[in-house]
Amino acid sequence: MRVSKQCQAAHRAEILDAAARLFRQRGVEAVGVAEVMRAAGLTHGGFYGHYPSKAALAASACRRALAEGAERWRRRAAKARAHGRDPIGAIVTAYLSPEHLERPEEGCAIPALAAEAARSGPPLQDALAEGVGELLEVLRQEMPGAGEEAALGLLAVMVGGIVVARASGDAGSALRALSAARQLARRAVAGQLEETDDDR
Amino acid sequence: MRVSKQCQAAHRAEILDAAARLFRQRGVEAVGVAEVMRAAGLTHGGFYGHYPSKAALAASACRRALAEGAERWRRRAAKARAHGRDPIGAIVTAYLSPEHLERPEEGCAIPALAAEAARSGPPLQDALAEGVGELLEVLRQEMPGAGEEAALGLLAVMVGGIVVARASGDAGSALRALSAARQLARRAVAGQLEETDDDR
DNA sequence: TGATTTAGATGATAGTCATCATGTTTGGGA
DNA sequence: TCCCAAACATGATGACTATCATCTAAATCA
Repeated sequence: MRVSKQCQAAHRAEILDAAARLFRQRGVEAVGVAEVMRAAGLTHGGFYGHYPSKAALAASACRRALAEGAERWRRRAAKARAHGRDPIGAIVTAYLSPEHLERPEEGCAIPALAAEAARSGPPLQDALAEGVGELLEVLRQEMPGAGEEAALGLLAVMVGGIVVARASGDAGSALRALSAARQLARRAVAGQLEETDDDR
Repeated sequence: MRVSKQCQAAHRAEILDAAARLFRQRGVEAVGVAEVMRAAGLTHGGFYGHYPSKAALAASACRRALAEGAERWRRRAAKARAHGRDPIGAIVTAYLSPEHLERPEEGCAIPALAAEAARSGPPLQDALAEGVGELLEVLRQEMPGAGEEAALGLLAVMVGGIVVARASGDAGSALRALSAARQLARRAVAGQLEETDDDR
């Protein structure tokens, strides 16, 4: 059954979305091509008409997840600024939140996929590196007067906070880890500006 | 061919060592039981005489890797203290080093296995959580006057620093990420001595 | 020393996976 | 309106996996 051009484009988008969600939730290796296609409402056969390989899909999905994350950060920062609140604080609070903890499938791809990407081939590795650069760029733009180092340090606590919290076992320990990471993140930003007291 | 009791114990240790290395290097899912056994100098058949399942091996290997890491931290701290240097600084410098970056198979299991453990069953999850607790305990003991929160924040930058550096693509970016994480880690420790100003 | 036990080797089984071959239907150009 | 290319479905293939069954030879015990 052939399908209209727009329908095909919609299918491709659904495949990418499903892959971005499933890969973040369960890892690239643990999710089969057939399952991604099923989640997109199709069968496994049509896959290779859209992507040349599973690795290529993984790279595209990773890129998409990170670009979406960067866009979300930008929106959040703009909104906070419009309300007279600290844009970086808004990004950090949302990132190091219990919601982010519990929803890896909608969350940042770095804690979810970095370990796997580091061991995988160039396609996924490059996609991740590019996305990290994009996120860093957003942080830097929202940290006036701060260098790349400050943004990198901040990103490290944010990512590490999620990773450690997810590794902490029970919910209480996880929340403590999140809170500690938020505290240190605040200091990372404040130290950069020399005396800034922020909060919501 | 039967084998002496001590030889069997040695084999079990070799299996555990090989698993701890391979799982950190390439991930639990990507490494088969047969490959672990081959790395231990045995064939796949004997495996189930040592461990009831691959999941059980993964949990044991994770526990072992983290316990070894904690022991290394303690030794490093003791040595630094003996030389009149900062124990925490010694731990952080070694952790956020290019050597650690490039040798995941000998490095900390948190950046290597946390994502996979979070999606896997209780055996691996619990092993990781326990190991995280052990590492935190070491940090806390070496941070006089600091609470659990300070140790958690420090662990988050350390882990995040490695994850972000490994995700950064080229070597230059990775080294910058490490350096930025070291800087923030220093602040996390130093800030603990003076009064922390914010909360809620 | 001889019998018994057993660690590990060899080989089999059932399942999953990425990828490919082919069939079916239909959008879109004529 | 008719035809063909192409998008997706169905089904196959070969490789790989965890786990199990069986065999063998050596360690241990009497």
